[in-house]
Amino acid sequence: MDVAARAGVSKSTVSLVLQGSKQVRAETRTAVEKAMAEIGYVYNRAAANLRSSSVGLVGLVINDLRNPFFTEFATSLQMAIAAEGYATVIANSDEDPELQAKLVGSMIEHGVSAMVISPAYGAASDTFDQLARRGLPTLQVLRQGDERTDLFPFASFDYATGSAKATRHLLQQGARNVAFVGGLPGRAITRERKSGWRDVLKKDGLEEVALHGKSSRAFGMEMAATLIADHPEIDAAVCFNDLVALGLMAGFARAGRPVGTGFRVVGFDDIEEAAQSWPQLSSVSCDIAQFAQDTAARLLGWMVEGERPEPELRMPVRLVTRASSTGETT
Amino acid sequence: MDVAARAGVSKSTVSLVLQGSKQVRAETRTAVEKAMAEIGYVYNRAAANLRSSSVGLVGLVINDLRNPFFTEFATSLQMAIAAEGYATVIANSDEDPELQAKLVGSMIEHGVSAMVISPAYGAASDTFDQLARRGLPTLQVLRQGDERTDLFPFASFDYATGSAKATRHLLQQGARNVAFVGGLPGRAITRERKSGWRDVLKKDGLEEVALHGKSSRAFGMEMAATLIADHPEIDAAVCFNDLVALGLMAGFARAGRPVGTGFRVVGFDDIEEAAQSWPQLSSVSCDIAQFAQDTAARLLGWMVEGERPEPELRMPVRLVTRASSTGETT
DNA sequence: GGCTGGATTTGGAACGATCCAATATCTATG
DNA sequence: CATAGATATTGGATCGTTCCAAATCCAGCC
Repeated sequence: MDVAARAGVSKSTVSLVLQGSKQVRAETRTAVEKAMAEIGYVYNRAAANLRSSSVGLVGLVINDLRNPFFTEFATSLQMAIAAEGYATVIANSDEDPELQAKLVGSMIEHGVSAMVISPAYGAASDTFDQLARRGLPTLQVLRQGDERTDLFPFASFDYATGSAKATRHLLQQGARNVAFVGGLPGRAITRERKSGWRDVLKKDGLEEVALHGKSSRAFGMEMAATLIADHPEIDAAVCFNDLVALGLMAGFARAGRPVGTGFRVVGFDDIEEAAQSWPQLSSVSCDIAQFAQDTAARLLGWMVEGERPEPELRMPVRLVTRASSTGETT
Repeated sequence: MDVAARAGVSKSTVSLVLQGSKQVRAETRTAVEKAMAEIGYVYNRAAANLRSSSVGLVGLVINDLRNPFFTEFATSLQMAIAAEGYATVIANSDEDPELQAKLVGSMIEHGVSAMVISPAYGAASDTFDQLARRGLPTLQVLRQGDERTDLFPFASFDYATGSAKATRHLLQQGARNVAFVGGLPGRAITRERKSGWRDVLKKDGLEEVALHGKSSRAFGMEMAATLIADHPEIDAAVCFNDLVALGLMAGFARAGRPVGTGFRVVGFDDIEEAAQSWPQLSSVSCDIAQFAQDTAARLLGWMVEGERPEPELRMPVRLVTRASSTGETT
């Protein structure tokens, strides 16, 4: 700490300057700052943390960072949090519960003061137990894990209403048989996204065809072939997410049956690409940027003010209709 | 540090156990581990760093994390680095040099022991100077910044050869006039990706039409309209990246002129989606996962062994031909 | 000039690990 | 059984901040 010597003050004073305390005289502050600049001083956070234990770090663990929906969430959250002076550590668990537990452990060691997690499926008790033990403010977002989900507040979108809207819309457009495509069976989120669709079909006494599987573009493409071959009566689909929907559309295009009027599709998430595909993809829009901001606010409220958020929150969603379901060319 | 007391040893011994030293007796180690488990002890990295100054943290700053190409790189790099026991802090500079400098500063404070950066365009001296001052091993990847680019080793792909291959391929397929679409003018990476295209056209004495702009799907879509209206003679395009190419294809599809034989397209990066679009997109494939692994290896070599990598490295690229340029339906 | 009270500044303990030299404990060997 | 040499363990200093109580400064006032 030559800074102190160089500026002719004590290290305590330097510390005060560092913390931006207004109780140091302006001249003193200037002198210290000058000394710091001259010396090329860099603040050592490790030391500061050691003493004050608060690192200004927030951990974010995402199950699939390659999925644009999550990427968008991660980047938006990071920016919202950065605006409050916190840094974010982003990590990708790649849907692997063990890796997830390790990542969370590493983040705890690094002294994160809060966690946001979109959990991987599978055994998650390791992950959540260590967070609970440390008493870290932790938010589950976008999907609920398979275990210990009750330990921490959860926030997501009102998917059930969304898929109901989508299904009704497809029927109104003239579809007769609406399938559900994508989503791993047994997952809470699949149940939710399916439930609205099922409710509507039940009410109208229609047959339910659901094709479950990985929520990827590739799976959607595959299912296009399956639908054409095995379910010719199906003339519309609500997809688990936009990736599946885009894959499905590509599959139909490849088979020479472009989507729009003959076959109608609605996706989920309204990722950026939905508005730029051909045909443009109708989708249940989840305002993920807004959601990220809310999440940041709730998290900071918990971290700073100690206000634990309500245990469950559902953001409303909005159906955006485009050519893939209306057939209208814009 | 009740662990020491509880296990009946000194704190030094506990420290040795923590570091996995093999010079503690097996029984002692077990005793200590038992004590740690009972007490629910968590390692405090801040304290360790303070003394030993090496955090096991690598910083990664990306100019556009929403771009799937970069997302893929970030996640692959993170995993490669995690395999060596380092944690990665990922941040998105969102193409903003000031934010970038702030992020880098924050990472330095957090004690990262190395940086990987795909720089935002614009004034980058703040960013690089602070890294140089600290003497942090830093790798520039995928694109070169506008300033101080000489300070640190740079690694990327051999784009020039890639675009030459793409252009020759299009001409062989029967195209007569090949445009270049996308890429901000004046950027090093645009120059590179363009140069191969230009060289081939020059050799054949063909006219050069280049449409520059943001490298997004939306821009590609826009340019489809422009090409159709203003450059009817153009019958093929090499695109700056896959996003532009996908947008271009969507734009042509919207105009009722699906891409394949009438108009041929090759993209750049070969992102996952390229193989799943309709028509499937030909692309200059950059093996980004491999690149990420190499980057991790070079970085660790520098961090651990002190071997500074060669100042410039170009990974070879490969042209993957698909329906968007051959017209063949698979 | 002495006093008062607010504004500044300061010394030194603390944070929880690592590191190093020194000490204690084993093990094999003559 | 003594002892060298290897193997295990330990005490205490140390890293660079923050925190707190105490000390110092200074202007204004009687």
